[in-house]
Amino acid sequence: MGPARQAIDASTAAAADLSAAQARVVDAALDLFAKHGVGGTSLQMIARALGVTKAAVYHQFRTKDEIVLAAAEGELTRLQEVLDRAEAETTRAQARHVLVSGIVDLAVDRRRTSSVILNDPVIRQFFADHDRFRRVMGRMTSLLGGGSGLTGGTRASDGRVATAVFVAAVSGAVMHPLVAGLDDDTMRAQLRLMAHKLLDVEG
Amino acid sequence: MGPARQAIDASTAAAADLSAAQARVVDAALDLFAKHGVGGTSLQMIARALGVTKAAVYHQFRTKDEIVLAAAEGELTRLQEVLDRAEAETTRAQARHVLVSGIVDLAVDRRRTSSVILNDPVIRQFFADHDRFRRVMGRMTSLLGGGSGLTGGTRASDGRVATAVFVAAVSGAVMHPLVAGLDDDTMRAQLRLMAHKLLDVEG
DNA sequence: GTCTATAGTGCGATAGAC
DNA sequence: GTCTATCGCACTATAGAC
Repeated sequence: MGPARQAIDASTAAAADLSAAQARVVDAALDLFAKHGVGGTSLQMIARALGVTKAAVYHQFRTKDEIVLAAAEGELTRLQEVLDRAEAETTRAQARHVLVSGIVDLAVDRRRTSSVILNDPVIRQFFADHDRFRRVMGRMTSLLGGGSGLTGGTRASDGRVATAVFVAAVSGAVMHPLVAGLDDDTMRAQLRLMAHKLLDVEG
Repeated sequence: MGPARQAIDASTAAAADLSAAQARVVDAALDLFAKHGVGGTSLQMIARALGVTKAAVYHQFRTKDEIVLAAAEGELTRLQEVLDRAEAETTRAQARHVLVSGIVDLAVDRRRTSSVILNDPVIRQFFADHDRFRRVMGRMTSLLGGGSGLTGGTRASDGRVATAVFVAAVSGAVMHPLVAGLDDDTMRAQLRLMAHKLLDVEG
């Protein structure tokens, strides 16, 4: 295994308390989820991508659902870490800046996985019943929502809409075929500009 | 079959030259695609949703891929119709207004299908090789992109980024769990406001 | 930690009767 | 246009050897 692969494994493992072998499985699964969707990815495909048999994969996770769960939780943990850093800031403006640029960086770094994971209907269903996911979204909403400038209104739903639009725009845009050829730096700059226009925040 | 179901069938049939029976299949398939993804939806699930057997579905479409194709083309046709209306306007500003509000209306009307279809990896792969899809995206980009105000820059990539962000934001936000409870009128208003901020267009 | 082998199930797709 | 019945295959998951 090369150093690049080790780095990915370490990041994936750290994000969800996984062994190196488990992280390798999740890593391969994420790539396949992005290409074929969660429902269109089989355990056999994951095993083949790793060059092992299905039984070897089953030794790391008891079911396919557990792999999906681990993959989703890893991405969720990355989001949580960004939120932790943002909430540690002293002013609300600084917190927003850290949150927005952190999310943009996350989406660009993990173009091929983060966005697809967040948009897959299977994962959405997964998250809908998970308190941890709702808590993360709640923290994002309360940081991005209040006085975000998106709506100019005062209803409680405004913040949720602003957050939903921002998350959808960032996670959807990085994967869009129209911008598939753009380099990471350009992508980051454009998304920060977008966030600024959308939220009146310096991303 | 009730009148509401007939109306949906008529809309689906008109969008892609389908018989009423074929439209019913596509209609059921779209619902299931939204819930389980394209890869996670089987012919048996579609047949069960319609209350018939697999063989009856196979009488309408020769393969599962043809159902996916028909579903995708239906949504693409709806986009094309909006573009046709927009390009018929006399001024560029009016054309943009018609395009933006048309897309917002489309996304809200078909919350449960349009957005998922556009974001499913299987459909993306499908579209990547389809000239018709690229042409539609090209027309959108040339209307939304030039001097859109998103970037303020002059590079050729700017328009594509603006278009990608706008499409991703609209199609992603309508399905987002954070705004699942919002009524259609509020959703439309918020998305128009978002488009205005993002593109400097009166949506 | 990985393998072979195998179970049970559901899949896409086809043939032919009504 | 719908049915029953079926083929061949890929799937999830398990058992047990190395």
